[in-house]
Amino acid sequence: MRRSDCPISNVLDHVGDRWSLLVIRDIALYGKRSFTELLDSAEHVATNVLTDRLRRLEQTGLLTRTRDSGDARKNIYRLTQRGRDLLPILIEMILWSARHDPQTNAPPELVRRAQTDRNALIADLQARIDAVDGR
Amino acid sequence: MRRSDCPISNVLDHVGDRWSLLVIRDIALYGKRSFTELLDSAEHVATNVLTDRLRRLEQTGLLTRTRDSGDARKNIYRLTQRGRDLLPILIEMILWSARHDPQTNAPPELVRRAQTDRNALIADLQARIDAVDGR
DNA sequence: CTGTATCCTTAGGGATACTG
DNA sequence: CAGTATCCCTAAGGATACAG
Repeated sequence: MRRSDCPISNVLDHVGDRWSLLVIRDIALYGKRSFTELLDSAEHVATNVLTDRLRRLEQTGLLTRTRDSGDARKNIYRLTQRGRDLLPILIEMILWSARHDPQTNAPPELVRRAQTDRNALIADLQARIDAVDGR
Repeated sequence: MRRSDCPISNVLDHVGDRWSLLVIRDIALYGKRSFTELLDSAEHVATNVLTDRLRRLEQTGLLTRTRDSGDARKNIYRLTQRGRDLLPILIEMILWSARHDPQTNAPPELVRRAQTDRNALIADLQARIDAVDGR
């Protein structure tokens, strides 16, 4: 699994595939918490792939899986602090695309705040995650 | 190629595989510019894979390939501004690993400056790239 | 509805031979 | 030395059937 002790390579070993970071994105930025919500993304991940990624992300400590107390059939997927701390990477990706591939739909308000008020923005996004998770 | 118009997905469509960002890293942070230098990384990329990634990164405008004026057999691979602007993403990855997987060898001085002096650090790293490339 | 398992095709990529 | 091409195997992942 670990290809080297390089910190960049390490992140790629965790989320350097074509799907993991999109799952993180949907939980962190779009408030999704259930399997079905996560399935329903613009990129159309297959069910088996989503299952596999949720497993791996749980095993590497980026998210937790808990039974929904209301609906017993259902799991709730939440980011751990380790997972939430990927937010700055997501932010930088949004900024890069906003600058270099403007046909992508980076939210202008988020881009503006990331440039003027980066730390406060990240704190706000963290707080929103906490709120959804009842923390 | 483009799976959606999401800016995060867009970055992953460019460098969301297990090798591209390591090539970017080696050029941006370690001053490598030639095929052989890029081959010689801790993660041991295969020659055909490196060839393929250099092609793709050139096609998507992240780097340029030019003949070495000294050694005619040799190409020089340089980041474009588009490629150099991936630096903040690399920085955030280093910070994440430094915090959550401290067994990785993130340079402590870089981590310290990233936390205290982020913009200046990025400007300095940019300047170092420019210096290597004679800009 | 919330996932999981199976089937099968394709893409990724390691080893290595080869070319200029 | 600086790559490129080939061979071949494995892992990724799409479609879909199936289970609780």
